[in-house]
Order: sequence, then C-alpha cells, then structure tokens
Amino acid sequence: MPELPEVEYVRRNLDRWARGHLVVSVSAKDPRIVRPTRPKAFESSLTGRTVQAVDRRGKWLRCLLDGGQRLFVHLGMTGWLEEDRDPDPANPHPAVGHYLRFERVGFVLRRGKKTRRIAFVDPRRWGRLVLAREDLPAWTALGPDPLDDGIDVARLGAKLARRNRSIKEALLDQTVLAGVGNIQAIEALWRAKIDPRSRASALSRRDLAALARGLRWTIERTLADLTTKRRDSEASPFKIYGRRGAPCPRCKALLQRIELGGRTTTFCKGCQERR
DNA sequence: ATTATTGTTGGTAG
DNA sequence: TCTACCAACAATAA
Repeated sequence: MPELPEVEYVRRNLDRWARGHLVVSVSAKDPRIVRPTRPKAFESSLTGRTVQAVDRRGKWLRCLLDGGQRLFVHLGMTGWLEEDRDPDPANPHPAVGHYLRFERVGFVLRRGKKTRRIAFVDPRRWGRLVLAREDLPAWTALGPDPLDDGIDVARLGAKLARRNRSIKEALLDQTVLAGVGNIQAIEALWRAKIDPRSRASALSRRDLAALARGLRWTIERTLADLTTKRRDSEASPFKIYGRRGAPCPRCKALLQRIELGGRTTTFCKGCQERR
C-alpha cells in the first residue's frame, strides 16, 4: 500500500536492514521486475556490493552502493520489502527460488556475523528494481518531496497555474509534488476543504496554503499510524478515503464518490467547496 | 461472475 | 516542448 508515508516507512526499515551490509546473494526469478532484465546480470551486478545509503524521493527508493552503482526501487501498487524472520533451518541460504508468497526478488545481506534475508514481495508485479549508474529520468523529474523538502506555496502555485485539470489530478502528477497518491490527495483536499474537481489553476494563495497544510497533516498522520501500529488495529486510519456513504467526520453530510482521471475519489459535498 | 484496488508508462493528439 | 487522455500492466478480494 505504498504512497509517500508507506515508502518512507519501508525506507526506514531498509536502512536498518541494509545500510553497511554486504550483498551476499540475490535471487531475481522474474525478469519483469528487474532491470537489467536478464536476472543473471541483475544478480551478479549486485552481489558483493555494500549498501552505503538508502534514500527516498516521493515513492522512489534509491540505494547507493559501493562502486557507483545505484539500485532504484518502486513498489508499484502492491509492492513491499520485508524481512524473512522465519528462515528454514535446513536451508540457511534460501536465495534461490521464491520463498515467500508472491516474493519476486530475494536478498541475503550480511554485516559481521549477522545474516538476514530481505524479500521484495509484489503480488501484482507493478513494482520495479532498477540497477543503474546514474539517477533515473523518473527520479530526476520528480517535484519537491513534501516531507523532505517541504512545500513552497509560491512555487506550487506557479506550477499549478498552467494546469487546466482538476486539482486532484494535478496532485497525482509526480512532477508537481513527489509522493502524493490517491489516498493522500483525497485526505489533504478534505482537510483543506477544497472540492477535488476544482481547476488546479483556480486555487487562491490561501487555498494553496491550506492544501500544503492538509498534505503535511495527512502524510505525517499516516506515517505516525504506520510506526505506532499495534498488531490488532485493523481499522482504516483515513478520515474519508474509502468511506463513500458514511457521514463526513466534520459536517456529517454523506460522503460522495466520483471518478477523476480514472481514479476513485471520495469527497464531501457539504464542506469541500468548489473553486 | 462482476467490480474495484494505495501507480506508472508509452502512445497519441493537440 | 508541454499538457491531456487512455489503455495496458496483474492478482486478488468483496
């Protein structure tokens, strides 16, 4: 379930698991997921490298490796990185073949005497693991990251002024702001009391400031929920996403569901005003 | 069986 | 060169 907050959560885990670690072995059985597409080439380029840093921009992760290589990771819609905490004692190096359900790529990492196995799991296979020596165009083109760079309201306004689409669709454009996805856009617009159908270019300076606040609010809230989550908390942490027909938590009007740019959009007719 | 799902990309058209 | 639109990718869960 990866938008900016989830990817940041994964980054923190990966940083803990991988930074300073040696890549002992790699198993990439699905050519669709990795670049270079030939799994052997992907595996051998990575093996023997040390992970120096794990950073993030928007929904992209970037691992800096010794020797100038970079591993870019995008989780797609259903991708995830997890530690295999239950290794098979009879098979201490299960780096060959798929090990977890929907595992697409496996890594064995080592620092000192500590060895661990990390798996890239992705049922829908829209995620990508890209090995390169330069930053990818997709990475370079990203707009400011709301969490790391903050949101410059004037610059945001200048960018949106030339857009004729709805503010909701504009927010999903990763060159506008990096990392905002469907859920975060829905939640932020609700918080800012802006109708998602409003033209991006029609927002006032005051609207933009409210939107920037709304984005920070929902991103930090979602991240906090991830980092403090208890095992039994199954309830959705979101205020209106996925709650069509429920009363608005703010004004009690029934939440609407529409489609914008091919994506489901929830909003409140009662308190989100059209611009 | 039908519908919906937290994302990007490449092609087309303007 | 920039913006907008759409199909395609794939595997579930309700």
